[in-house]
Amino acid sequence: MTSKPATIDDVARRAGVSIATVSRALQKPNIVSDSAREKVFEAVEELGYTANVMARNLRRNRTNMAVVLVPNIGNPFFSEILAGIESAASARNYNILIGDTENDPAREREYAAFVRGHQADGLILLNGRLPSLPGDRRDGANLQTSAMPPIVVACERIPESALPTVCFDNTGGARSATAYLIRMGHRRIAHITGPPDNILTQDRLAGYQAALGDAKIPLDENLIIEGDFSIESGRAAIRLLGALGEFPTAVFCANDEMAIGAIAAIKAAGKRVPEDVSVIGFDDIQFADAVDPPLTTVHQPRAEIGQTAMNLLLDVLDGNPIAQKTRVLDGGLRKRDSVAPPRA
Amino acid sequence: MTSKPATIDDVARRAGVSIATVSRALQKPNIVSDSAREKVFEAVEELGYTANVMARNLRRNRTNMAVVLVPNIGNPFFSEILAGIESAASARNYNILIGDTENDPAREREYAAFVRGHQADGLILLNGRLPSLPGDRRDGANLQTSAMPPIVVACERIPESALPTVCFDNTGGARSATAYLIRMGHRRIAHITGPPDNILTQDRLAGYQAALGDAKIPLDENLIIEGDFSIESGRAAIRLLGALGEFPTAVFCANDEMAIGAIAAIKAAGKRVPEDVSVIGFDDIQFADAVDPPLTTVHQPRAEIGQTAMNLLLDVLDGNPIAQKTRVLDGGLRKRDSVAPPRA
DNA sequence: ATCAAAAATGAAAAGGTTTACATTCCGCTC
DNA sequence: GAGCGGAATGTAAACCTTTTCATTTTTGAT
Repeated sequence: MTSKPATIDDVARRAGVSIATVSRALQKPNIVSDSAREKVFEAVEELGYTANVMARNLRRNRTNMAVVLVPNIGNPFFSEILAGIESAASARNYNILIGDTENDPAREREYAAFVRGHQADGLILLNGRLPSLPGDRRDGANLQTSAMPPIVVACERIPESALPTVCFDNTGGARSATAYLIRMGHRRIAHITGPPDNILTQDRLAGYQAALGDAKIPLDENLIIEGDFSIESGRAAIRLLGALGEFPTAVFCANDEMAIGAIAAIKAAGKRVPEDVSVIGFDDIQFADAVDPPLTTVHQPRAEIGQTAMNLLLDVLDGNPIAQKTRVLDGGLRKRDSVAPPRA
Repeated sequence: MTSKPATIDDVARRAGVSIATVSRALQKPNIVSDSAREKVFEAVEELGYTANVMARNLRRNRTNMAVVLVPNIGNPFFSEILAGIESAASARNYNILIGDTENDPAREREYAAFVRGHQADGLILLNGRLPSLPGDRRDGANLQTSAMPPIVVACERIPESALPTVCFDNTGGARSATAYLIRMGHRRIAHITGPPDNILTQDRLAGYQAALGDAKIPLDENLIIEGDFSIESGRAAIRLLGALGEFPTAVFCANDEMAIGAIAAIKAAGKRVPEDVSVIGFDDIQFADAVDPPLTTVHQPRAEIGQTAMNLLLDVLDGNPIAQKTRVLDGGLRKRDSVAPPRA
């Protein structure tokens, strides 16, 4: 007994008014007479009418939907950013489509096509890579041109582009984390990095190096180990460090997962955290507080990053003037129990 | 210099064919002559044409999009399920819209309106609560009726409904986890539950009780503590247990987060895991392996759950006959290092 | 060369809204 | 009571596809 859903025509007929009046009664109730409004609402109620959003979008050429490209939903780091985006979007009557790209360019293109195909009004990039839109002519320099939809970049910055960006002060965070270790008396401080081509990796590494420079500690290349942001790579890095000979007295990891892996490996090697080696992470994910010992880490205001990004995008979409194209937020060091002075 | 995007008319004009031919060339390239196809593709390329999906959807009355309602994206447990859903959807040319409801019925309704308003073809529920669709007439019994869109429930089951469901054998999993503790020699086994109105909580509690019954161990109500699936509630439960007097020798937690919290609290109380008290979790989230000690837990085939659910939904949407409306998957116990025999 | 069948194409309708523009209605003022 | 202005309403176009149905072209057999 599945009947076709009611259309605006049905409502108009039932209410004894024109479809224009129905549309107006629903969109801007105040510009319609009381009696008409009442009749329309009644008919809507009786028929269980819901406007066909596809038709509306087609006519309005706006979807109230934004795509968010996230490299990996499974990464707890992104969830809170997404939540922030969500709340800002919801507050301004927008919906978000989360595209989990798994760093697969094909996936990215697929989702980007959403905005190209008018299924979404704008794009928020959490991955720092600009998807190449199909059928899009771009010659390096002029990105946000003709066919390009409104785009906002969050979390990462895309060095060559002029896109609106909100990001965390990664270099500053890394610098103060490393400086903290130095203040505690450490000199042999290892750094486990993310993937080398990642801009976050580069910024955090730069911060680490800057702090060492500030303290006139010579850089020891052997203490910089490449990871990939995974727990396992944190483990592996520590094992590698162990195999190389002397352990450092402290390790600064480019994210919390690697720090957690590192702690596990340090314990497995029979040493204690923080008595034998201090560990510091980056991001302050949910589990940072739950590991043993609770992880000292650089806190990122993730919800705020998400909100700021979404509001930026909405401002662009609404044609509001945007004050500053790039906003840099910063957080602070969350001191817990994974850092201590080195042993005498 | 932002010009309007090219439409199918532009392509048709440029290619010197009718819009019908353009449409066909793009949809079903093989029913069009080679020459026409070539001309069309060329024109598309030159104009950078992308079909307006809103218009297409309106005409086809299908969006190739499904909404997934998840109670909390931040919960790492759901990420893998989402990934499974995503991969199955992607394989069959569908996209998913992830609706983070935060257990807020208003949010749920908002997202459900998507399918009501024809912005999505179907709905996957990860939260086990049926959103009330606006303007929807339902009288308890007959849920999936007239206006109801295709819905599939994953992870949880909704007892009163006849909706297609794929879920994990929660009772069985809890039972075998508890039985394992009993086999190890434990008799005083505490259980930290989830929120009492949650169906998962109920099923897992039932499994716990069944295992005790199997072993003829009398149920001790004092050993059943209510949690809410959060790390903190796991901590609190252990503190409560401690305050109550005797510690159990083992704790079965209704999820991994609470188990992680429990381990932290047990350590904080000066006892060791597993030597003094064994802990077992549920879900096998990513971090289960990274905590100290690595957590023994009930593994759920999350990706598979997601895939199965999505394929079920797609079968319904395609009108394929579906063999069995409800599928129960099961996993196994992941034995790590948080369980040991009780001390003599 | 003729014809039938098959293949390719085009014209036009349909899909459900919003909205520009035209019209009607109502209450005023003079 | 004519004229006017503003509010309320209706008509019809526009949004851009896909797809039905009719028409034309091609193919292949005779």
